[in-house]
This record gives sequence, structure tokens and C-alpha cells, in this order.
Amino acid sequence: MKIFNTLTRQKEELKPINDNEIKIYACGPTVYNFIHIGNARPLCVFDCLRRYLEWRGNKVIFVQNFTDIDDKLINKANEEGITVKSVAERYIKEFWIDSKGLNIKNATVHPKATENIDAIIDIISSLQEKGYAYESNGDVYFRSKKFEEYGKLSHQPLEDLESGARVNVSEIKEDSMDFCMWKSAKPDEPFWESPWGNGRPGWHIECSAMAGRYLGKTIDIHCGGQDLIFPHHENEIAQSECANGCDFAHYWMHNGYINVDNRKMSKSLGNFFTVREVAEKFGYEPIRYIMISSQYRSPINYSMEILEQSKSALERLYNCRDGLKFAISHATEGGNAPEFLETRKQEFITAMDDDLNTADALAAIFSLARDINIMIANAPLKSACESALSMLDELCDVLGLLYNTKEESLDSMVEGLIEQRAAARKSKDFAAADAIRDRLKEMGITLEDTPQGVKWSKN
RNA sequence: GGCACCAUAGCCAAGUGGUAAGGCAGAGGUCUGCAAAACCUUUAUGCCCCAGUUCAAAUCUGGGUGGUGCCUCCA
Repeated sequence: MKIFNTLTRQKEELKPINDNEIKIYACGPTVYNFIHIGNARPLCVFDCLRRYLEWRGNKVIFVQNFTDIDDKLINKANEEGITVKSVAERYIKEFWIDSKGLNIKNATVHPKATENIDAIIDIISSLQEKGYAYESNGDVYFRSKKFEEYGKLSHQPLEDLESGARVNVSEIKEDSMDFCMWKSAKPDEPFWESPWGNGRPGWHIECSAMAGRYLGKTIDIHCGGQDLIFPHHENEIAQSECANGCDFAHYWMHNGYINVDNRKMSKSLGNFFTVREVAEKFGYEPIRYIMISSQYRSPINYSMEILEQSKSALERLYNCRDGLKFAISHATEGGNAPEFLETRKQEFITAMDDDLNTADALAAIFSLARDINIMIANAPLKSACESALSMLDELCDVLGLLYNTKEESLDSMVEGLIEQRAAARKSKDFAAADAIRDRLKEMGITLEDTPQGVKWSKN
């Protein structure tokens, strides 16, 4: 499989450190609010990456953290007059609801920053011993200029980053490009004891510490949104590589933004939509579909229109699967797996192997759906249908789609109505038949007449 | 100022040298008592513009135009 590596700015063959085992670290949410659509993209995209690698026979160790101590959490806690811990707990709970709704598989480990303070202190101490960190007024900073490779991920020499910086140089720091790893506690802030006094960790150091603790000194893939390249990931590299003396991550993957009216969706611009509010109107699955329907590095312009389109596109796939299930229940025994299954599977693999081209992979699934629909129309044998169903489910599952299971049974009242309608149709009383069909439609049950009999589905 | 990215039909979106995938929406048809679903046909002689390279360019090169992002918390 080839992956576009931000570090080298080109597609590279993925070569894991250990055969058939891939260690992935994905930066997780800062839990001070509901996640928005922009946050949902890396969640969906890298979940696909993980599912695909697993489907291809790899063991994937996937670590995604929760940032549960941070200025934004403290502000939120102060606003609401509650503790930082309760803010974190609340939004972690909300995160799980959205995450489950989007069909994101749980990571192997979901570490919290506050549960890894010891590891954070260890790495800072080690950096201090090596001369990469210095203490100032109870804060601890990283000496960016001491790390010669600083800027290698964002491909910016330090001087250029510096000249563009809009931050005022603080008297506490030796240099404007130094960044904070440990912040001394202000009154009424949560804190932990440390060699530098009471304080709390900075944002970048927690990821270095947790990646190191749960995945080792060198990991295979580190991923996140493009806006994390600088400074977050650049700083993680500096910290981890200086502390450990080896590569931090071999591959860096960054997803593109979700835009609104062609502008980046972000909290500071205030043009964001939460996953929750969108899901309440359209359901979760169209959101995931949108994330899958284009290549992960290109921008997506969010709109109601694409949500509607995604919903319709999904409907096509659901119809195909329903049709297949109906065919299976009415087919005669026997038959073999049709040849097109393997063809479409190969198309799917080729697409995914090319830097996770989910758009092309999805096209392979739609081609498969067409093949299946044509097959169904020609009274196929049972085994042919069963193997087609399992292929459809298998490929959709790699993309994490078609996960909403519809009800498979009807209550006796509805069954009675369906029988009455069948009788009415037989006696050519179409008015009565249509009345029953309309009534069931209002109840959320759609009837379709097929050569094999009536087919129903629930919304 | 530095460094990047993007521009393909009404909408979304693949394709990065060999003659425009797929989805949504639209049109016509088949099937059906009617519908629904499905299937078939159809919808860009053209991929922002201008030059150039080439037998061949959406794809490569140069120059424009328009838009965006990062350099500050951000996925």
C-alpha cells in the first residue's frame, strides 16, 4: 500500500517496522465541547485506514488520546462553575455517542493526558538532562533551535517560521520559537506535582508521552488534520526525537479540511456545525459517507446539498442489499459465486492501496451493486446471492458503511394488512389495495410488488 | 514576506501522458393494475485562461486568473 507522507511530500510504500503489525497514533479531541464536522473527518478517514489494514491481514495497534487538561477546558469549567474533570467526563461521554454513531471502531487504547502525567514528567526531565529543555518561572520550555531538524515536517526553516510569527516574544522564553511543555499552576487551576513545582502539561508533550508509552519510541503512522502539522506535530517530533534519539514516526498522514462556503470550518471562525446537530437532521451515516466519498487530502465543502446526495447514494446501496436478502429468501438452492465479485474486490483493493483512495473504492462498490442488481433480475441461485451479499457486506464494512440494520420482522397486525392487500389485488380491488399501501407507508413500511411476491421494508 | 494547496457536467467527485470512473439530480424507455425498486439509453468533442513540449496533454513545462490554507488555539 502506498501512503502520501507529509514528511517527504510524496507517496511511499508502507513498510511497517514489524511485519504485519502497524502502530498508529492519531491525535484525539480536546474534550471541552461537542465534536464538529471538521473533527469527524480524521475520525472517519483514519478509521477506514485502520479497517483496511486489518482487512488486509495486519494487526493494527491504534492509539487515540483524549486531551482532558487544557486552557479551553479550564475556561469552560470556570464558565460553568464546575470542575475541569467533570467537563472532560461530560464531553468524553458525548464523544462516544458521536463516535459510535459514525461507526468508528474503538482504538486499541484511548489514553487520557491526566492519566499519563508521570510519563509526561519523565520525558520532560529527560529533555532537560540533555539540554533541550529549560525551566523558567515554573514553566518548562523546549529549545527549538537546539533541534537541527526542527521544521522538517512543515518544510519550513526555523527562521521563516519565526519571521512570520505573530506572537510577541515573552520575557520568560529564551527564544520566540521555544514552546511550552509544562505550565506552572495559576490559582484555582488543577495541578500536578513536578520537579518544577505544581503545574500541568502543555498540549504537545502529552502526545509524545502517550505515543511513547503505548506504542514505543518509533511508530509507523502518525495522523491528524492538516492544521496539526505546525506547530503540534512539529513539536511532537522535536520532543520525541530529542528524548529518544530515534525517528518518532515513519509516516505522517494529514487529512484536508472541511470548509463552509469555501472557508475552513473552525471554532475560531464560528462557522462550524456539530456532528450532533447534523446527525439529528440527517442521521450519522451520510456524514461518514461524505468523508469517504472524496480523497482524504482534498478539501470538502460542507453543505446541506451534499448531505442529501449522500443520503440518496446510501439508499441505493441499502436497496441493493435488501434486494439481495429478498432474493436469497426466495431463491432455489445451489449456484456458485459469480465472477464479478472478485473483479470488484480487486478494483476496491487497487483503489485503497493508492493512498486510501476511498472515492475510487466506493465506485467499485457501486459497480458491484449494479452487477448484483442485474444478477437479481435473472433469478439467481441461492449460493450466488449469498456470496454476493457477503462480498457487499465485507467491502462496505471496510469503509464502515451500511451499518444501520433495519428491522427484520413485522408485527402480526401489519402482516394482516399485507395479506388483506394481497387479497384485494387478487380480486382487482386496486383502490382498497392502494389504500392499505398508503396506510402502511404512513407507518413507515414501504411495499414493493415483485415477481416473487410482495417485498416490504421499514424506514 | 515564507511555505503549500485547489480549479473536471446542474451538484458531488475519481482520473496525473493514450483519448473523460462512480454517485446525486434531470430526460426518455422497459417492467408494473398503478407505484416503488431495478435495468437500459441519455446528460462535459471537453477538464479556469494563454502559450509551449509531444505522434498524443485534464494529466508535463512556462505565464496568467480566481480561490483557500499554514506560519497563532484549531481536525
